[in-house]
Order: sequence, then C-alpha cells, then structure tokens
Amino acid sequence: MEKKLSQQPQTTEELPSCPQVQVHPSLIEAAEEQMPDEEILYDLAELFKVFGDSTRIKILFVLFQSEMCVCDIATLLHMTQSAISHQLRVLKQSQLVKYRREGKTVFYSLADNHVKTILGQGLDHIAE
Amino acid sequence: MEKKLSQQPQTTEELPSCPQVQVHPSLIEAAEEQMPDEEILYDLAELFKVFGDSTRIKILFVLFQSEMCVCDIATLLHMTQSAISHQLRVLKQSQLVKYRREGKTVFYSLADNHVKTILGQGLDHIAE
DNA sequence: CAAACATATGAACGATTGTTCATATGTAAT
DNA sequence: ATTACATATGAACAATCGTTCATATGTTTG
Repeated sequence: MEKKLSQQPQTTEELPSCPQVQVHPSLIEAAEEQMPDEEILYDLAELFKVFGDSTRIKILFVLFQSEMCVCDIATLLHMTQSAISHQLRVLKQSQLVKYRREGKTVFYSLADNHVKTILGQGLDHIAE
Repeated sequence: MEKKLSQQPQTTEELPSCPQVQVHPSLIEAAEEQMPDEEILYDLAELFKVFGDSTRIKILFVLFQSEMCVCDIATLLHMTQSAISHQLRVLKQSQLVKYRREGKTVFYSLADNHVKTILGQGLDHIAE
C-alpha cells in the first residue's frame, strides 16, 4: 500500500493510510494496547455469532424455563427435529447449553448464567 | 440481514412431532408465555449478528479508547477505508455508534454503555 | 432378534455476509 | 472552478449460514 507522510511529531509510523492522524497518537497507542489478542477477538465474534440467529435465541429463551428435550423444543417452536438438533449442536459447541441423556431422550439446559445477562443487555439495548 | 418472517411450511397434522411431551405441560405453557414477541426476537438476533464479526468488535474496542475518525480506525486495524466505512454503517444502523462531522473528517464514538457490558459478559464467558 | 422411537449428522440448496474495486458525495483550500 | 482529501456507497464475488431431506446412531420394548 501507500506510505505515510507524517507532519505530526513522533510515535506513529508504518501503516497510515491517511496523510496524518486525526487523534492524538497517545490515544492510538492506548487503543492498540487495550485491544485483546486476535484469538480472543475471533472467539468473541464466534460467540456472538451464535446469538445472532432467532432460532437459537428462541431455544435459549425456552431453556430459561426448564431443561427440555429436543422433541419438545421442536414442538414449541414449530420447527423440525432436525433443524433444532443442528442448532443445539452449535449452542453446545459454544458451551451455552449442556445436556444429559435419560433413555432415548436427551435433555438440554443452559450451561451458565452469562446467557441471561447477555440476552438481558441485548433486550435493554433494543428497548430504548 | 436475517430472513424476514417465513415459518413452518407445516404438514396437515398438528405440530407435535413426539407422541407425548416429555416435560410438564405447565412448563411448556410457561415457556410460551415468557417468550418475547417474534419481532423482538428478530431484532435481538439482528443486534447480536452485529457483534458477530471480529472487524466490528475491533472497531468497538478501539472506540472504547476515544472517538476516532474512519481513517484512523482503518489505519489502526490495517484495513481499507472502504471496509471500515461499510462496517461503521452497520454499527450505526444498530445504534451502537454515533458520529459527528468536523470539516472533512467524521468522528465515530460509542452510542451507549450496553456495548461495554455485552462485550464484557462475552469475554467472561470465553474466559472460563 | 426386530420394531419403534429420540436424536444426530452429512450433503445440498438458496440466502446472506464481508471484502474489494470503482466511483460518488461532501468539504476545504487554492 | 479546480484540486485534494475524507468518507460513503453500489455492484460483484467468494465464503459462510440455516434449513431440508435422507439416513445413521443409539436406546428401549416386545
């Protein structure tokens, strides 16, 4: 890409795509420091991606009430068993739900209470 | 973003896909009652979808530090101005960021503090 | 054993997403 | 008006996603 042509003093070098930074270089430096590692940011995005589908959100809301089997969730949400099972797998992979087997039936439940806080904050945000 | 309404092509018979519910009918009823409206659930999913991309998450983290112009964000994240601008539009549409113009420059900043809580809870979750 | 049931999973499909590229809009200075 | 700069946006593309369909796995009962 292109090169910088700094007219501002010290600290910023390399990268610039704009001829001069608009904010104080100290703030840029601070922003770079408090930024979590790339891997954390990726995992964080993956986590929120899981919340980014209304079917999965519905499943989580249903599980607020009590543990429930795949079949009952499908019935409640008017969806196929297969679709629910696929989504439960996603929720399971993100450690948002856990399960226990009882005979033929598998009961799913919420894995921890971050789920409630996160959904609650989301509801707060869209409510304003 | 997400497919609008659509829902259940539905067969001619009634919903139950299992011969009998596995959990107490009273819990099913309770789950149905506390479930937010379809529209709320849709909006909620749309909101979390916005958090579901690491570029947008990075932008939000950068804005924790201070307001910043498009150009500086692009520089900080080693991405093109166009890519950042597109993503800022998404963040703006979800009311997660706001902006002010100053001459040629547009400064973006966080719109409210739900963002911090939501990202914080997400970090907590993946930290376990 | 077989049959019935509950759940899981792989392939395939259309739909949606994030980036790039080219270009448009808006603003300031000459 | 012309040039330069900061940002926005539309089209296009590959990549990813959620559902369906068909089928597999696992469990209980006869």
